[in-house]
Amino acid sequence: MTEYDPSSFPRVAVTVDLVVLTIRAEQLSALVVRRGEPPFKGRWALPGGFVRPAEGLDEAAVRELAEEAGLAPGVVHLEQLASYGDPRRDPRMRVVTVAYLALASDLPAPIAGGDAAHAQWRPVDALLVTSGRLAFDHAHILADAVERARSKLEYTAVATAFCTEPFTVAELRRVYEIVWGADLDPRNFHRKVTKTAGFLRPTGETTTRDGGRPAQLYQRGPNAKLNPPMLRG
Amino acid sequence: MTEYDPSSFPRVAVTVDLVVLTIRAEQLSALVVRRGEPPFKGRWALPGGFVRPAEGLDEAAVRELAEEAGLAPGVVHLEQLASYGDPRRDPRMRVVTVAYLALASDLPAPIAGGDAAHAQWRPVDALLVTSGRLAFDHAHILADAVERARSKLEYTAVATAFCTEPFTVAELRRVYEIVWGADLDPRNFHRKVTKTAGFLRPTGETTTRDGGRPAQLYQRGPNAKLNPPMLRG
DNA sequence: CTCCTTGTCGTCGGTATGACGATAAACCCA
DNA sequence: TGGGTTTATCGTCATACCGACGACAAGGAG
Repeated sequence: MTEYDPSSFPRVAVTVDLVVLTIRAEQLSALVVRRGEPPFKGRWALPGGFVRPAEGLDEAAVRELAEEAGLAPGVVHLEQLASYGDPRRDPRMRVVTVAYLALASDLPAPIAGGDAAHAQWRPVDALLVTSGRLAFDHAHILADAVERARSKLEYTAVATAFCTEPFTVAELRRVYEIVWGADLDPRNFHRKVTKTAGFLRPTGETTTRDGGRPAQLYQRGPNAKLNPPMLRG
Repeated sequence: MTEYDPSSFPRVAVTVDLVVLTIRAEQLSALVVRRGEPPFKGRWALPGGFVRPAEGLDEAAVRELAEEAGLAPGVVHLEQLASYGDPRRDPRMRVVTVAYLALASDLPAPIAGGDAAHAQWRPVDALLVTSGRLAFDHAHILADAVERARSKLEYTAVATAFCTEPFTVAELRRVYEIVWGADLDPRNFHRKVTKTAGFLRPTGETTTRDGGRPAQLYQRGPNAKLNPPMLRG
């Protein structure tokens, strides 16, 4: 292909969209905002916005995360998911969006930024059935994000991003069970996560918040990779 | 964040860039083109180009793959890699690029499209050292692509995309050894790939093209996932 | 004190893997 | 013709990991 001057070429708008996942009420949930303007007025959509002229993509994602979810960087795991650029995905004009996946723990952030009606946590199961139609191609993006999250739990330690520190092994296990939608054996899970070097860092403290025998409390360990991976049933 | 009219917002150019990997002369190599215009005139760059107004991202990648590498879709494995949008990555203006990773077998395509001086296969090792400076942030993109390819060999069967069908187990093993830069035990490798259901489909034919005892010939099997994964030393 | 709940350690069999020996089936060359 | 070389393929064995599951520990509720 020969060279072109970029400024002479048709331009498109570029946005970032966020799939912010957390676990609320024993359900994997995503942050959605209600659209106040057409197109798709009144429908739920993923939070997001235009990338500003002097801003990088990751930078834009971090800014949106703060603006729309009230989440400071560092508290959440944030990674680029994929880009979506079907010519007809926005009826107004050509918009290419770079989707990001964020994993957050529940407690500390009941959504700042906007009013409660504007942004809301909703279970992903409800968002992905056709009746809960999301705006644009956001159902597609959300499905990809959930799939990414599911497989990342297998070979990385990101599951801890869903937990508020300090946490117990049982709480971490619930994360896996909820995201994967399958029960895991508590004893084998305990063996796996405590014997994998660098996954967890014991605090020495214990808690009885779930009843029963006091459980050890842990923080995230230094090892991001899980090798050999955690296996689903 | 409130709503904006996309057409009132500053627009950027969107391109697709391709990292086309193959194995030539026992080395993992990438397709690069020499830039004829500034910026970075005379330097090597990844093939790519602007996304056209009515064209999706995948579509644009397929088109570029045909135009610049002479590779028809279907013969190669093609997947989206990631997007890169640092505001200063192109000195002329704001350009966001969506990078794609393509894996191709060597023999059938000595590059159509352009003249030999324009596009060339170069070993990735040479391209990634600082002396072989690629244009823009293409060294960064290439490094990400190689890393993606390396890990994809672990848990998928894409390694077969580097082979021309039909191929032998030894040829497939060379792919792993070259991409990973490590030697594998021929006997254990043979056991792994032949016992993993759906990885390979025997043709019944044999060949002696590598000397020694005749080897069974195989085609890609129906199973894209590798479970449990192939392990590096 | 007993039951209940949850956490943690141990055992056992099956499976996959790494290291490596042994055999098979072609070629080369004298 | 027959040995030597090369590569392909099968087999063996010890080890690591996993799934299933039993047993015990340590708290609370009644």
